[in-house]
Order: sequence, then structure tokens, then C-alpha cells
Amino acid sequence: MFFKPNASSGVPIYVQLMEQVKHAIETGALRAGEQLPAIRKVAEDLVINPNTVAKVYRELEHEGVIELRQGSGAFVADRRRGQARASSVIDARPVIRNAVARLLALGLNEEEMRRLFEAELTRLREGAVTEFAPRKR
Amino acid sequence: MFFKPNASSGVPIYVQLMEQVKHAIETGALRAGEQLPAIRKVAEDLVINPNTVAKVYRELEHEGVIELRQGSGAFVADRRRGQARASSVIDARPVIRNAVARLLALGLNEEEMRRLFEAELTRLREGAVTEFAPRKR
DNA sequence: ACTATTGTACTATAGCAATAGTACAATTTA
DNA sequence: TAAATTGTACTATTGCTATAGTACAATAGT
Repeated sequence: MFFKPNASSGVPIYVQLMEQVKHAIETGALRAGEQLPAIRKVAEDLVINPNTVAKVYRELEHEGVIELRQGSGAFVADRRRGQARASSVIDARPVIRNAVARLLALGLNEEEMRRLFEAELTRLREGAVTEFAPRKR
Repeated sequence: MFFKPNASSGVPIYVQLMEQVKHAIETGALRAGEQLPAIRKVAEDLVINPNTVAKVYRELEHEGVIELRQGSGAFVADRRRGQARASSVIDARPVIRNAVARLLALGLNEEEMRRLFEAELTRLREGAVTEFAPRKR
């Protein structure tokens, strides 16, 4: 599992890290019971503040994703649910990998892909949407 | 074109709005020369602060995406580039639409889809990545 | 027991996001 | 010309993100 904070994306670093850890668990890169690197170690590697990493671990624990044991470290919580999810997400990987490859072939850049993807998710979400259309001239 | 601010996504509202406007132009929903709704109107519709919308328009103008004319309003800049892009993005739409449908069929929720997608983009991006792996026990 | 490691818990600071409110300037419309 | 509309430009406030620095508490390893 890899991580590279995208400082210019507008998404807070701690949110990005949380997402990465969850994704690592979903894909089986991190399995139940396994230990995560120490707060200070992660902070050093990513060149971010230890407090930021601590916040990530704290939040993840609050969500039941990991377990924190003072003096020992952080461990992936062993919930059957996450493990069951893993297979689905792993099966899903080639699907988006293929799609992204096609988008790339069509000449789209990363930003365009992301906007297209988010627009599609919004479409699914539906709910109370507000129209944002050009005015009559 | 539709817009629904996702306050809990961690992404600043003004960034989301900027992305939406760009996407609308890329897909042809907004065409060169067309007028965008007034700042106060958008703010009212989306129930956000006029200053936030003003910031969006200001930033978009700075990027050359739109033109601001005091007293008149905001207009989509007529650069050939955006128009040329439109066809590519439109062609790309069924690709991700199909992919998202498959992910949905696999039982993935929105968050999982987004993480999977972002992970794939990170893979493409490559560059200097920092390993984030479990420690030996 | 001692030491190192790991998470916990503060305070303080700087910057950005978003809101609220007000006033002004340029243009369009009647 | 007068009024309405639209963008511009402030100040002030609140809350969150991220950083820096320090100290403490619990556990593991020797």
C-alpha cells in the first residue's frame, strides 16, 4: 500500500490518510490484527506533523477501523465485515483499472477524469439537487 | 448541469463549485459566451455565502475559464480549447458510467468506489510515493 | 529495574474556509 | 435620468487544518 499526500487537492491530509488506510484494509493490503507503523514513523516518512497522524489514528479508532494500544501501537481491528468486503473491492479493481485506461486513451487528464467520476457519483446519489444552468440571454 | 455541495466530503465548497462549472463546460452543458447565474442567485439557490460564490467566479476568471463583466455578469470564456475538449469528455462519459454501474453491481458503496478510483489515479501519477505498509510483528 | 518505544494530551500559532454584514462601482433596463 | 442588477471590496468572526513544541502514561524489550 502506498500513500502520497496531495497537498493541492483541497482535501485535508488527515482525510486522505484515513482513506488510504481504509482502502488498504479493503483490498487486503492490511489485514486484521496487523500492526500499522508508529505515529512518529508515519509522520517522518510523509513529512507531516505527528499530531496530524495521531488525529488519523484517533478517528480511525473511533470508527472501529483500528485499535490503539498505548505502548504497543496501532492494529487493524479484526471485524469479519472488513474481510468480507475485501473480495468485492479486489474484484472491482480491474473494472476501474480498465475504465481509467480507456479514459486515458481518450486523452483525458487526471482532473477531467476526477470531475467525470464525481459527476457520475452525484448522478447516482440524486436526492435534492440544485440546478446550475445558464441563464437565458 | 447540476450541483449539490457535499459538505462532509472534506473538499471545500468553493473547490467543488469550481469543478462543477469546469465539468459543465467540458461536457458542453455550458457553452462559450453563455451567461452564468448571478453570484447572489447561486448563493441563494445553494444556500451558501455570496462571498464563496464570488471567490469561485474570481478564481475561474483568473484561470481564464470565465469572464466577469461588472454590471453584466459572468460569461463562459470562448476559448477553442474548452470546446475541443468537450467531445473527448462526452465520449468518455459512457465509459465511467458503465464502470460505476459494474462497481455498484459488485456491492460497492460510494466511498469504496471513490477510494478505489483515487487509488488508481495515484497509481497512474506514480512519482515519489512513500510506502505505507504493515510492520513485521 | 531500566530504557526505549508507543500512544496521549496539552498549549500556542498561522493560515484558510465560510459566514455575516455593509458599501461601492459599472452596466443594463425601464 | 432613475432604478435595478451585477460584480467588487472591504471588515469582522468562527471553526478547522496543520504545524511546533513539550510532557506524560502505558507497554515492550533488555
